[in-house]
Amino acid sequence: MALEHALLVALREQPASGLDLARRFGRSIGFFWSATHQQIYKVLGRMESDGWVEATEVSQSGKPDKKVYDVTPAGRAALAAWLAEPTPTHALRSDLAVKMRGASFGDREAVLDVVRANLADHHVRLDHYRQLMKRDYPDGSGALAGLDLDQYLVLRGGILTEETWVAWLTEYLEAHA
Amino acid sequence: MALEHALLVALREQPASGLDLARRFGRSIGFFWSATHQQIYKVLGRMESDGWVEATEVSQSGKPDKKVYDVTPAGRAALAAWLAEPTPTHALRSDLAVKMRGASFGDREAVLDVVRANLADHHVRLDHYRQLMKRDYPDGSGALAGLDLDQYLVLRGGILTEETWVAWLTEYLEAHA
DNA sequence: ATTATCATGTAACCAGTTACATGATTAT
DNA sequence: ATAATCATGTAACTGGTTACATGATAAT
Repeated sequence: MALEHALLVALREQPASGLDLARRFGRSIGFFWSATHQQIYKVLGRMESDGWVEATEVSQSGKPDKKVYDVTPAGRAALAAWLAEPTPTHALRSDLAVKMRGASFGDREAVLDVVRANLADHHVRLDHYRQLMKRDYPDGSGALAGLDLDQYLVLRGGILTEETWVAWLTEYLEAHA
Repeated sequence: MALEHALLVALREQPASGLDLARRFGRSIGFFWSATHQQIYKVLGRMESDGWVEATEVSQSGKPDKKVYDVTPAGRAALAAWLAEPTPTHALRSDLAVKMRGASFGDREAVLDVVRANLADHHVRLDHYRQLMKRDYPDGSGALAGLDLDQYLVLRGGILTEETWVAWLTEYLEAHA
């Protein structure tokens, strides 16, 4: 499991409430890791029991109170230990790849439509990432270091990944044109 | 859920027993979809109850009997229906990406070692896929069509994916050199 | 009052993993 | 007999999803 650790990274970057985290996971961080607010609340609760994070009630003007979580020293230690662990390489698990491979067992034109829809979606994501890149790193990786550099490089990974999807699905569609 | 459908595709390509499937999922198909034999048996049982597949006892010389599964007309219909469904685009969910982003909250050199280990693994996979490509499609996509073409294109996707991992991790390591 | 949004959760379920169990067959 | 391999499973658990619940605050 790694949602715990993804949350620790997010909270070290910036303390936040459960809903804040859910929103962030729907944006920058979440392009590489997704989580619903339900799952986040559940895991935050466990992490609080384990002493990895602690919550502070914060009153807001015009909105209900929220519980802002921050990482404790124990949480920092847990994160540091996890970061140093080896991570097994996971197989890419893609419904779409299964459909592409099995297209001859159904209506091929329907599968091509599914692929076209996914291609359009990956184009949108790629454009979005490129805009983020332009907005947040107009000078490239130039003078970046530490967390800034790491955030830049992970965004680079997102762009490379989306470019690959676009290239692959385009190749598939052209081969079946 | 899609293991059901991945199994249907695999069984339409070639009827097989649970263990046969587990072995295939550890090889060609499994580079894009993984499953253990336990999970496969469980799902095959459910699929048999649902009338999607049927088993035939096959006696082997020198080995225990096995149950070879084949897809029923109902299973074919279920597969065709699933193939035509849209598939949501899933966020890439990668422990390694989280570690790369969070490296400044731990021992950076340790994280770089983790990245190096993963890079080596992706090199191995890439070499393996390229050998498969050379062995099974020495003439490129030339005269391929139908299932053959789809299998080729999915292997192409595996190669593109691994090339992307290699490029990304290399870029990360160089940026931190 | 009603609706919309913000915020935090609970409950039931589902897919997949890990650990363990069982029996057949073959080789030593 | 013993060990190795082939083959099929069960049980307990974990992580994640989906559906639903509850209350605060603001705008109309």
